[in-house]
Amino acid sequence: MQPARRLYRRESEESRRSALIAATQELVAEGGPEAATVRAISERAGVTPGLIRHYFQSKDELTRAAYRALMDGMTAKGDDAIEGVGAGPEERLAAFIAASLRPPVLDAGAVVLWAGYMHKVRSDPELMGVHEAAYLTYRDSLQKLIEALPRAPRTGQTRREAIACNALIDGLWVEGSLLPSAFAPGEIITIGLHSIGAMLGIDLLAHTSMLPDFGKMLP
Amino acid sequence: MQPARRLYRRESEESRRSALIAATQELVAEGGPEAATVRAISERAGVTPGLIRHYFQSKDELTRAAYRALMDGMTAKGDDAIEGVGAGPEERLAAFIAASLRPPVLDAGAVVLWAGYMHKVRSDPELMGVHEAAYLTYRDSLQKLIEALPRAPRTGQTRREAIACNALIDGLWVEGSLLPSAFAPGEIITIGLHSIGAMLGIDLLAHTSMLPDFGKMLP
DNA sequence: ACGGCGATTATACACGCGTACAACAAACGG
DNA sequence: CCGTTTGTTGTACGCGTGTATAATCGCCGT
Repeated sequence: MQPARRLYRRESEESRRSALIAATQELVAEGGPEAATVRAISERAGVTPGLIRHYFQSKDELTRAAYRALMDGMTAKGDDAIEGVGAGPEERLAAFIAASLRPPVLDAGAVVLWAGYMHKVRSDPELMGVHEAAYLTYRDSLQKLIEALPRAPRTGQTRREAIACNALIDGLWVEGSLLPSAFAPGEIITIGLHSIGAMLGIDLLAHTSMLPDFGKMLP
Repeated sequence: MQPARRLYRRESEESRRSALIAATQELVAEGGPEAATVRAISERAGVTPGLIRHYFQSKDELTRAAYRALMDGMTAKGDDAIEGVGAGPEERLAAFIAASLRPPVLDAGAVVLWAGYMHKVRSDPELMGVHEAAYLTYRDSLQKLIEALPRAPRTGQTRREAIACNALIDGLWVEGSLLPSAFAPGEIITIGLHSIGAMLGIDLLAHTSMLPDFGKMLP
């Protein structure tokens, strides 16, 4: 009597690929890049290791796909947030910022995942392209929101403002995710809105009616 | 005839440890954590693999030492910069900021190194302590520099300002290191000084005489 | 109902990893 | 100049890795 061969269901290519990508992301987020072995990934995705090479030419290609999915997902979150919010420029900018500074974007797993891929981004031109595109897309959304503000426009100013806002959001994202105990609940969002408001010369905290708890934490 | 045994010199414990730590940092910066194998580290340090376990109880302990050295070195750079600069509060703050936004701190290798250790920081309480201490030390230096500014002090305000300045510096540090081609030379420093000045309500770019080329790039 | 395609599994392989340990030799005291 | 100490080397081991490939069986067209 042979040990029974494992039962399985055939599934669509898209379903398998996304399951493998999700499993990869989870494992990297939890235990770093070294935890995402083909055996661990396939186990979490509910398949056997060999299947990975059936859908991806190599583990490296799965890695690239997972990074692409991560970056696409994160930039999409910001754009989602300004759908279904009022037309006021300040309100839209505030919603965009807040979306990047709360879960699921503000999340230790997401930061670890992002960081875990960093050296591959530097060494792999394709991933570098993905990174650059995601960064510039996000920054461009920010710049458009800034340009919509009711202010006297200054030439070349909004580019630098967008870079600075982006940097501030990124920094708060990393620190808030990595050291959550160092901040009060909602403090990261409040600081982000207050600081960006100060940089742009407007009061963003006055336009946060769509946020439940924040906006009343500063004197 | 035996293959000749490798010649060697005995060296001090400190010299060996620092060589191994430096080799580890270089390799992680160049090729990510997975490139820092005991064999590669020992080769770069000019010794054989076995010696690592003579100076460090395990490879993990060497990893921890390398991370500790990285964080110590980076926080020290900021404090170095305000030595040997004038007593003016704005000038000191500007020097501190600029030091973090130019090489060797602003450096792709440094960012990759920092990112490569991130997941270990989350899972290892000792490394988490190192990270937290370095972060709070840096932020505290920043807060003291802010408090020295000639402004009407507002209660609880400087803490939030220090958090925001820290985040902005961190964000610019990551983006400037990872995507250097996306910025003009010195632009990162200029944006940092300009934005932090705006957040704090002072003109930092007017106090950059100690910086050779910057300060004249904004309209 | 059944034949064949191919998605999925199972097994094997070569390699590099961190670790352990015994042998060796460089430096130092007497 | 020799004996001791111990920093340093060399080798071996077990394990987990990514990959390759043959065997299997779920599913779809007819």
